[in-house]
Amino acid sequence: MDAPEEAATYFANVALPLPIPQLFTYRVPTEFLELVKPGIRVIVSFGRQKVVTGLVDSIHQEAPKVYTAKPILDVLDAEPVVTPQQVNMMKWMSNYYLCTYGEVVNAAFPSGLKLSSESKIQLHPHYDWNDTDLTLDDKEVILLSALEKKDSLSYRDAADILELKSAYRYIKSLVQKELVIIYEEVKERYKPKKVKKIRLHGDYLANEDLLDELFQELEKKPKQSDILLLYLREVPVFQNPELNSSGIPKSTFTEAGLSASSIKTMVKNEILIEFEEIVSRFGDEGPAETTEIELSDIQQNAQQEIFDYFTNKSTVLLHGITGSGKTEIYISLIQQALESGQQVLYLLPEIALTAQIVNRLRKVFGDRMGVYHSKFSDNERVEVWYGLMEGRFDFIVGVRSSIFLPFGSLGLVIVDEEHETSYKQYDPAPRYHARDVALYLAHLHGAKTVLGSATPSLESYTNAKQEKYGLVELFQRYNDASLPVINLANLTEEKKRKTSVGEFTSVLIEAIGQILEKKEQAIIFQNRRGFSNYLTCEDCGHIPECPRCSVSLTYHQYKNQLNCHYCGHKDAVPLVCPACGSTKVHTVGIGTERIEEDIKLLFPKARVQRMDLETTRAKYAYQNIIHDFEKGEIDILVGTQMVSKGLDFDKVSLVGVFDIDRMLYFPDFRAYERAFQMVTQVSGRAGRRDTEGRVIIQSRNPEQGIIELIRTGDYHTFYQREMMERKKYHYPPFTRMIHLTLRSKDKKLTNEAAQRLANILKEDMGASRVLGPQEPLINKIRDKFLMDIFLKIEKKYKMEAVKDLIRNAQLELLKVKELKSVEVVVDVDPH
DNA sequence: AGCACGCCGACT
DNA sequence: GTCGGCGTGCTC
Repeated sequence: MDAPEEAATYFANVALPLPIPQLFTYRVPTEFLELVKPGIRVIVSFGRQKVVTGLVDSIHQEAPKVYTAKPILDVLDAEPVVTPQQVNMMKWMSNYYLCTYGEVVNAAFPSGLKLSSESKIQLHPHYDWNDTDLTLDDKEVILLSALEKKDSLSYRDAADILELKSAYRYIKSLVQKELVIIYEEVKERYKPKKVKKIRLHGDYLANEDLLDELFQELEKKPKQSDILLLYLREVPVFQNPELNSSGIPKSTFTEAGLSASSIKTMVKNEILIEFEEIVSRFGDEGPAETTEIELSDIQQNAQQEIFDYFTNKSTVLLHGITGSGKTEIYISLIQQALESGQQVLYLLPEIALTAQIVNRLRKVFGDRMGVYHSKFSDNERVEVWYGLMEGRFDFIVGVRSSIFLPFGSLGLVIVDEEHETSYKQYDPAPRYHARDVALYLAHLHGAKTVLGSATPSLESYTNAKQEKYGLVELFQRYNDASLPVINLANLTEEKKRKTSVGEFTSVLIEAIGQILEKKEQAIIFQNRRGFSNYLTCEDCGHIPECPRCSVSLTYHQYKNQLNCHYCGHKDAVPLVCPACGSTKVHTVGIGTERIEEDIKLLFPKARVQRMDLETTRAKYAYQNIIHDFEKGEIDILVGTQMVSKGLDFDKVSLVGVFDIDRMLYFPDFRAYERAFQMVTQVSGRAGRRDTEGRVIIQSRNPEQGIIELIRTGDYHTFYQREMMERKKYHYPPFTRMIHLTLRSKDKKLTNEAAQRLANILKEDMGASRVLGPQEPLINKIRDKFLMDIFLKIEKKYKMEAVKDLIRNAQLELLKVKELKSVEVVVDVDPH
C-alpha cells in the first residue's frame, strides 16, 4: 500500500492537442517517474472514454485540490520529441495569435506523432442471439446483425447504418441490456517502413561442401536452384562472408521473375532466412553531386552585402527581380551556415515547392536535406521530424508548417517569396503567418534571416526602409536575359470594334498564333478556377446560389456540376431555370476551364493543358504537368496562380494575364498589392536566355493609373503610391489589424453579439480603432451567419494590451447567456 | 474536439 | 407517449 507521506506523489501538467485553453494535471505513477520529463509524449485518458496523446509541459508536486488527477497511462518516448525553443515558440504563438496552446500543439505535430482513440462498439463477450428474451427495437436488431457481420462499428458507422444523425440512443440501450460493449480503439500511429529481406542460412557459410550437396539436391528443382544462383550472384558470400548478414531485398527475386512460393519453401527448408529491416522512406537520395556554386560578380556583391548587414542586423530583405539569381545566393549562404555546424530552414510557399527547386537543392545538399510538404504522407513527415532531431538532416526545405519542426541550433532561415499569402494560415487556428513566426524562431535561436522576393510585401519593405532589416536589391537579370515587354490589351475597345472573340482580344489571339508558329510556349493566367463564374437566367435573372452559403455556385463544365467553393456543396446543372422554367440559362464570367476550351476552339492544333486545383489533386499531377511542359509536349498552359510561381521554362515567350480587372476590383485593401505581385511574378515566366518575352494584360479599363504601374513593373513607384493610400486609410503597415468574425446559426444573435463586442472594444480602446460591426460580403457560410469587426491599431499602441482587451471582451460576451452560442474567431494580422 | 445529457417539437 | 434533432457543459 502507498504511504503518501513517505513517497512524494508527482504530477505532470500535460498539453492536449485540443482547442481547450488550459493544461491538464495527471498523476505520474511511480513506475514512470524516471521517464516522464517535459517534452515527452504520454498517453492519458480524457473525458468519459477518450484516450489521447499529450505533451508533458512540466512536473511538480502540487496535488490538485478540487479533483483527483487521473494517472498517466503510458509513456511514448524515451527522449523529448520537442526542443525547448519549439516549446517557447509554440507558447509565443498561442499568445500572439490569440488561440489555445493545444491548437498550436495540434498544428505542430504531424498526425503520425499524435494518437487518439475513437469510441467503438462490439458485441458483448457473453452475447448470445438465441438466449435473448429481451424485447428489442428494430434498430437495435439492425445494429446487432451488423455487428455479427463486422466485428466493430464506430458511432459514425452505426449512425450511417441506421440512417440517423446519431445512433447514441440505441447504443446506450444495447449497452444497458449487456448486448454490446463500448471500447476505445486507438488509431494507428507512425509505422516505420520495413523491407522483407532474404539471406542464406548460416550453415552453408561455414561449409562449402554443404553448398555443393545442396546444388545437387536442387538439380531437380530448377526454380529453387535459380533462386540460389541469383542470390550467390548478388551476394558473393564466399569472397566476403560478412555480406550475407545484410542479405538482399526479397523483391530482387520476384522482380527477376522468380516465384515467391519457391522462396517460401526454401525458407521452410532452412536454406534461406527471411527477415525484416527498418529502412528510411528517404533512402535513395544519395550524397551531394556538386558542391561548387558559381556566383556572378553581382551575386557575389549581394552576398557580401548580406554578410555585412548580418554583423549588426539579424534580418535582411533580398529584393531581386525574377531571374536575378537569388537562388544561387541562398545556396551559397546555406552552405556556409551548414559548414559552421548550424541548421538551416528554407521556407517556400506551398505552390512554389516544386520538384524543380527540390531537385536543384538536392544536387547540392544531397541526403542531409529534408523536405517537408503537405503532399508527403504522415509517415514521411514523422521521419523528417525524427531525422532533424537525430541529426540525419540539418537542412530543411519546406512549406508553412515546417516552422514547427524540432530545430535545436538554427543558424539561418530563408523565407523565399516572402510576400506570398499562402504563408498565412487562415483556418483552422492557429491563424499564423509563417514568415513572422520564422522571424521569431530565428530570434530564439540567434539565427539570421533572409527574406527574399521580387515584389516584397509592403510590411517587409517598410521594415527595411526603416532599417530594421538590411536591404539588398538586385535589378539585373542573371545571364543578361532580357526583361519581357508588357503590352496592354483593351477588351472594352475591342468589343466595340468587334475585333475580340468572346473574352479574347485580337492582340492576345494574334500573339498566341505567333508563338504556335514559332513552336514556342505560352502561359495564360487566370485567377479563377472552374468553367465560368456562375449560371444566370436570361429571362428572370435568377442565379443559382449555395443553399448553405451566401454565394453563387460556380459552374464546372468538366464535371457538369455547380459547386460551392466555400462549403463544397454540389448541385446538378439545371436544364431549365429553377425559378421561371426558361431554357435561356447561360454562363457568365470565365474560368480556367473555359479558357482551355476556347483556346482549343481557336487553335484546334494547339496542345493545351490546364493547371489548377482540380487538375493537380493527385500527388504527382503537378510534377507531371510541369514535366510535360518542360519537354515541350504542351504548347499552352492555362492556369491559376499556380503557374506563376517558381517555374523556369526556356521556351515560354508569351504570358497572357487574362483578366487583371478581377484582381483589382477585389474588395480588400491589399488587392492592388496582390495584383502587382501576381503580374510581376507571372511576367517573370516570359523570356529566358535566348527567347524574347512578351506579356499581354487584358483589361476592360486599362487607362487606370494602377494598371500602368503594373505594366511598367516599377516597384519603387508602386510602393510610394500604395503607401500613401495605406497611410490615408490607416491600413497596415501603418497599423496592425485584428479581424474578429462572429458566427452562429441565428442571424439576430450574431448581430447582437457583434454589436456588444464592438461596443465593449470601442469603450476600451476608442471608437476610432474599432471598425464595424459590419456584415461581410459573404454573410453566410455553412448555414452560419457572419459579422465582421476590424481593429486597426497604431504601431505605438502596445499589442499585449490590445490582446488582453480582446480576451476580456470575449469573456465579457460569454457572460451573456443567450449569446453563448455565438462563436468568435480571432485573426491577428489577417491577409 | 467529441462525448453524454437533457430539452423540445413532430408524428404514429 | 417516443423518436430524432440539437444545444450545452465538461473534460485533469
